[in-house]
Amino acid sequence: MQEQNDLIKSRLDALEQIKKLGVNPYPYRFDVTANSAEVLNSFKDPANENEAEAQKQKIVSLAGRIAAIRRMGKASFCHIKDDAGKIQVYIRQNDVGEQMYKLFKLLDIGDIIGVNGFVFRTKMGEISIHVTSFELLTKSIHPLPVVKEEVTETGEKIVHDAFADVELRYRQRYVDLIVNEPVKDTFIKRTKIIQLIRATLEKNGFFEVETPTLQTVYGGANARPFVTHHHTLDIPLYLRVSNELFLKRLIVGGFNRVYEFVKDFRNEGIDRTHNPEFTQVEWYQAYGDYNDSMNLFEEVVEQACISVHGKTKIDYQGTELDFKRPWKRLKMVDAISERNGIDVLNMKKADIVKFMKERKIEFDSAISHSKGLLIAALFEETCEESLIQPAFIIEHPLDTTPLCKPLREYSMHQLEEMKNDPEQVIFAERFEPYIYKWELGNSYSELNDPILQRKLLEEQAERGRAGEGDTHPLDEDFIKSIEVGMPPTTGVGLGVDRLVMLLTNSHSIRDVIFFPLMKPL
RNA sequence: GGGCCCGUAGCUCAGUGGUAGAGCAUCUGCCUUUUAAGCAGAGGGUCGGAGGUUCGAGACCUCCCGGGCUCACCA
Repeated sequence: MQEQNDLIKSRLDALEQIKKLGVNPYPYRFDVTANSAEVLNSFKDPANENEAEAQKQKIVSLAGRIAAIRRMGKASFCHIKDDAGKIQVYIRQNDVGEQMYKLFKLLDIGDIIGVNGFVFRTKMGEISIHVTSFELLTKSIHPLPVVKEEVTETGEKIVHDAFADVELRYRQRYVDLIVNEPVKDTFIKRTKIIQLIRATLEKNGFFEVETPTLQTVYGGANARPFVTHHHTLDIPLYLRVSNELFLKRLIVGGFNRVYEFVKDFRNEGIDRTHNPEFTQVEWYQAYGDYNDSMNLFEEVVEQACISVHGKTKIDYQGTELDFKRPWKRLKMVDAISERNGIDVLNMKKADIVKFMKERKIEFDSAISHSKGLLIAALFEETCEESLIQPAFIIEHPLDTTPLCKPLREYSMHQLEEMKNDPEQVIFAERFEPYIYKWELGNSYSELNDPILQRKLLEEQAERGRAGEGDTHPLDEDFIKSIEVGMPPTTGVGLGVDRLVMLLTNSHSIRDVIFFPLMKPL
């Protein structure tokens, strides 16, 4: 049962009195003819006497939640909030009648009302609605935080007693959205960004598809899955960690350009850039390579930025970021060279290990068998922090992924030789876009050699997750689809939440997910 | 999971071992162009929870719960 403090009691008491007045506190509908923004914009010149007279003849109907009440005996001002903003309304007993004014006195902050009236300007100059009649549309019985807003003479807004407890804001997002205006704006931008990505992909001929969330075998990313169980079939099921392997099956099936926005689920740590469920968009393009993906990635992100900011330069947490195309493209080994002054290609595996140990660069000893993985670890530890402006890191060691093609410049013969030499590193046609130190995505010239694909996935399955003990399962059906034949293909994954964080200047991923995971109380 | 910090009224916050406070909100009264409306009065607390130290704990100690930052894992 709900807490029975005096605030709730007085609201429940008001609810009873409203019912006694013969008023249904939860009626069915209300005809809305305008929103607050339209009303405010409709009054062109408040100082113009003729316009003021004309406005009096026009009745508008507007509905919203009471955000503030200032009562002065037999007349009152309220601010009501609707989908478009906030507007002041003026209610007088003379206009609405004694009975309705009695009802008005029983209203609280948080109640939803519909008002009819004409637009006017108060002595203090605020465009408001002079109410001629109103209806209670929903009685609220739970008190809202009372946030007060002061507008200084210079037009600056000062918010007093803002609802700031982050835990309560995330747990009760509906309250957060009601009382903290910038929150709603962030989520509107989130939707705009997603719409823009979709529009850009559609413009480029991509086709939106849906693939399974519940999977009998998980794959496509190196991550711990959430496990669930199907009762009737009595089998374990996994929540997807990626949709990559299914989208490739669709390329095999003859869809040349597909994309999907998905929730991926990864059973890993939670911090300000990680939520257990997060949104990715992945797209796959037959007959293209990772250069095509890079170009489209830039376009998608630049256009998303312009769609919410109207420009490519933005501020993120005090740092200026410029999303203007083209972005810098930097080979991983060159990035390492720039930061560390070493040429890893001309170093023995043992020298790289020595270098990392000397610099106290930590790495999992399980990777020391692979020069490629050592290079990737060295990159992550020494270069990521310097990647502030949008940039593509390209040409990762092939060992970092089982799903990517080696560079096209290697001859078949060269590849065979290099594979057998632990001092050689094969590089892959892969890129990762970095912005503000974060990986924002991942892309390959997709591996479509079924023999090599099987070999690499089998190796990964054998290795399992280093230190975790659980093995990475082999998706036989996926390999079968590659055996059927996948055309040359490139694919991209883009982390939507992080892009939204950057474009909305949000400090935490929890600020861009309506209902982030919270421990139960 | 480790380290550091936080949790006091519906909300925002004071309170450095000695009678639990303020502003807003709420309730009562007054107030027909106010705007962080105003004036007069009133009520509201298991100080996150459980133990402990002490004559005495909101404060000190231990454990637990929730959150923030950070490291690890990861995107």
